[in-house]
Amino acid sequence: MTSTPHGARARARIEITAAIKEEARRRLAEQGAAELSLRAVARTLGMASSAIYRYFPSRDDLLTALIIDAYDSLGETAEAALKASEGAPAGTRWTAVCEAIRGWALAHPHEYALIYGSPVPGYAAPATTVPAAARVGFALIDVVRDAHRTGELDVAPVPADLEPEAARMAEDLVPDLPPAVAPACVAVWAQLLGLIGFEVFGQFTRIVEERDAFFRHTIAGLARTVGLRPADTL
Amino acid sequence: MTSTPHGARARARIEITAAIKEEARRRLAEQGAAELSLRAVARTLGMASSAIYRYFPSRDDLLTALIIDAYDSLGETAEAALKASEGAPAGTRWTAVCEAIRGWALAHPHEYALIYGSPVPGYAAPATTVPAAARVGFALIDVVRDAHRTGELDVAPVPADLEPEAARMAEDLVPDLPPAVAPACVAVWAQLLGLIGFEVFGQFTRIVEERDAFFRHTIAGLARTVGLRPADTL
DNA sequence: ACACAAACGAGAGCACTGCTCTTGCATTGC
DNA sequence: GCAATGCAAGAGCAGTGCTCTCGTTTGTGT
Repeated sequence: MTSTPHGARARARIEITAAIKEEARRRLAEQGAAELSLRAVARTLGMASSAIYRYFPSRDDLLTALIIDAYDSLGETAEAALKASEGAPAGTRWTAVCEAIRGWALAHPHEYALIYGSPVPGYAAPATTVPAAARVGFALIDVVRDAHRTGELDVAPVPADLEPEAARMAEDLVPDLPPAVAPACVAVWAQLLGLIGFEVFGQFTRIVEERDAFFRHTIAGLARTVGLRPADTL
Repeated sequence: MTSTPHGARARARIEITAAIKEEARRRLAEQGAAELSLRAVARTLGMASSAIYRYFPSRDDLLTALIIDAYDSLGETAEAALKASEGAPAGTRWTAVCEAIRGWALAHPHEYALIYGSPVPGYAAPATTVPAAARVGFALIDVVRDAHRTGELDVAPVPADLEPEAARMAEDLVPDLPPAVAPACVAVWAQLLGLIGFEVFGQFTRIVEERDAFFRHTIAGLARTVGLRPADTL
């Protein structure tokens, strides 16, 4: 009954697992998920390709691990921005969190593609990824929640046919807020990530040049959509 | 100097090229771009794999052809909805075009992933795709332009630091409209496609159930963002 | 302390991929 | 009619994910 279940063997196991993940992450960041080859990882790690399967039963399992890491990395970034802006007016915090998310996406385009791009075909994200994936969304929701607490939130009503759905959403996402904010939060979350995705995936080439200014202006609009009064609107 | 440059040979060539594209499109629609194998296409077409390279110099070139087709198919759908709603109030037309785009995306998820998902790594969309890609955007812009003509458009001002960029964008996109609408159009375009992407890629699983109602409500918000008064807001 | 079982690494091998090269046949233009 | 060109087929190369087998190492129960 040692603290580590099986001693030295297990130690090596988690070390090697980490090394594989690290090397895989490096290659992912440089070349993207489709170029990620188990054999190449094994090669630079000096092990036989078949040995990798002792640690990850398939390529998809490795990818899943990387997906969770990416979600967590992004979520952490958003949460850090949230924390750093504590006490600031809601509009300012909104901007801070959004820009943090965008910054992470631009710095890690392949990771962003892995989690928000087209899903690898035939690959269904296992439930393990859900909590990690939710972190970004909850960081955004926290801004809204705080704004509600300080009276900085204008809740727009929801059409009648959406009311039951709004109530259902709110139960899971924002049980302490008026249900009408739930659909707005989800919509803005999707639109924000979609907007960032367009930039990361090069859809703005030859269309938007001043990306920073454009983004700031656009997320101010998104802030209004959730009911926040943006910080620096002229 | 015949109308067809070389007679029967050329006829066969364009026929075979079309057959390859058609079979590839079928496989793309069923399994997605990553599963699309030249060899498999050749096999079901009863030809040697090497023969395909007479028609498409590489897999990427085949994909490019499919990308253009997908853009055109989507653009056509949007334009059809635009035309079908001619004369209706701008808010109604907006809804019609947006729902047409969403409908196409849900019916052709793999094609949608091909054009709006993560770009195939190492693959830079050639300039050939640009005009086809622009059609959807211009369909949306047409609604806005028409609303402006009939006085149904409220143009929100743009912050000072975005004014030059707005002017530059407007020159290419909406030379006949006030420059301030250009960034709004682009932003809404990106957000709409991003929203649809989230739904297509399964990001709404266990979060949004009543997708139709949610979408209608959300695009009404987008309409307001561009300055339209949505048709059916309660 | 010893034996047994589980975990492990390496290698060979299968089926598949994109792509190239060579060879031989058919069609075309002169 | 003949040379030139377009084309299809096959073999082959380098690479992939993944499986199976075969010794070896490691941990554990008696």
